[in-house]
Amino acid sequence: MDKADYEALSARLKALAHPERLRILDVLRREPECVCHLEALLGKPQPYVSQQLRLLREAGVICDQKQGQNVFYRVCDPEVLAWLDAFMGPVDGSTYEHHEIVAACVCPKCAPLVPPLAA
Amino acid sequence: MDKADYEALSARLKALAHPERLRILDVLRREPECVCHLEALLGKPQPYVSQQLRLLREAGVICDQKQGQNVFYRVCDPEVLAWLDAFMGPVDGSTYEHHEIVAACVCPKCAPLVPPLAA
DNA sequence: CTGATAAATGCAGAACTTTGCATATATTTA
DNA sequence: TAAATATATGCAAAGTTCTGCATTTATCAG
Repeated sequence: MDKADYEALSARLKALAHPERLRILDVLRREPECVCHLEALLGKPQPYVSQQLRLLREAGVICDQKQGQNVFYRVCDPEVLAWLDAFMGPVDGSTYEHHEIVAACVCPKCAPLVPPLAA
Repeated sequence: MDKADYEALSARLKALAHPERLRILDVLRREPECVCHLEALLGKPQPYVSQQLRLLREAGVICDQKQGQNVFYRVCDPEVLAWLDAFMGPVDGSTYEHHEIVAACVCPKCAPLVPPLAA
């Protein structure tokens, strides 16, 4: 490791070292989510959420993919995925708050979860 | 993980997310060192080094142990030790710069390395 | 084309970190 | 006790990050 390596590493760690960003990553490491879900999850205004996402995107930690009206984000750095497991434990396939969060959402991902209107 | 967990995690990551502190930890994860060695290693003034050490100490990442005139620091959080391996790879027992650094040092650790004066 | 919705961007003030420097403390040696 | 050495602390200026808010862009549905 030379000076540049320590700097690159510290830059990536700085991107992670923030409570709301860790919370975002804890969701994104399970499955991709659109901004509207993260907004609901954090209970913060949309520009705030987009800003944290931008920072993570510019640090190369997450990637975005547009899908219709929505933008889906995922953790795209496999090394960071491994770090997140080390920080927070491996993902448990069990009780995931996702379904609560998105009950009211109509983005392509949620639509199938919402029961048909008057069935 | 609740809000407080994300905050505690981010506080510890903030302590690590700094190039000189990572460099210090990369040395300390191998073996304990006194401040004078770290000063020689970084080539930074002593108060600067002590300040980074204080920050790491207050974050609970390293511990100090006084030994005569010197203070030896080591990584005392086993979880952080594992993180450091994940960030920088496991320690290789091979060429370690320790011996170069301390050639001119007379602290208890180094004294045995220095050849007797006019043998 | 218009209006609605999803997301991104820009900016400014507050808060926090970083770093350099002067000084303090504590231990040892003479 | 005095001088020397190792380390810690306090403080202030410069730099960076954080957050809230106003605005912009892009896409989709009518």
